[in-house]
Amino acid sequence: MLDDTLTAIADPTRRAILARLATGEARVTDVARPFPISLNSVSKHIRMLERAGLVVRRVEGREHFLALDPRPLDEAAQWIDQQRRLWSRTLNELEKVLNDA
Amino acid sequence: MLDDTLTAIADPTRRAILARLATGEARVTDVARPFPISLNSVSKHIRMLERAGLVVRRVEGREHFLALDPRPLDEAAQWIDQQRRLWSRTLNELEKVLNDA
DNA sequence: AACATATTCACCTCTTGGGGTGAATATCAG
DNA sequence: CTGATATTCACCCCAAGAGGTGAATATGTT
Repeated sequence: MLDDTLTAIADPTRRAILARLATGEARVTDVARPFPISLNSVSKHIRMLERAGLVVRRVEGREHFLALDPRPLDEAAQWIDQQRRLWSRTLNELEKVLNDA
Repeated sequence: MLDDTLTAIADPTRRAILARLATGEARVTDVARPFPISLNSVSKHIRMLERAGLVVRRVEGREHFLALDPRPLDEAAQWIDQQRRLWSRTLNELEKVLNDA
């Protein structure tokens, strides 16, 4: 799941979609409008965000409303913070390498 | 840069390499040893980690010593934390969607 | 029924990631 | 010089991401 989450947020278009949804629920078409790419491409990005669990969908008639689920981000933030703590021990090694270069 | 960082840490092999380097400096061969894949593949993963700025290299004779640079993680952590704060406003919308499903 | 809207499905292309192998390069040890 | 070690380079293959177009499906409107 971490893999899917990190892959999902690694793409700038998908990060922009998430930022848009942070302003509130929106339909697929609404999400797609600002982008210079086709509706279809946006639909595929949304599917990847759903696979990562970052976006949930509520179907109402022919309209699909999208909302954010922040929970998968917790795992990602946890991994990053843990690594940052572990790596601080090795900063002297980093400096050795940087000085050499 | 954020793209490269997130792409780099989205792969489990690369996360394992980073975890290995968190225990201290190591040569390419040392890093590669535990993995069931070829030395060449590990070398390519390391190149991606270098492109993301997460790993720096110090060449000493024929040996290449690798060390971590945690700084790119700061930007990633910052983006995630910011989004988590922004998204908390929309949690009621999420519940609406979840209840519907 | 007829038409428009919202979204996806099915296919195509191009690029990139992840894996492999074998050769090249550079360095170290006899 | 010879041989072993460390790493990369130059290819190959396959899967997946990112983009496109056109058709299909489902729903709403008149």
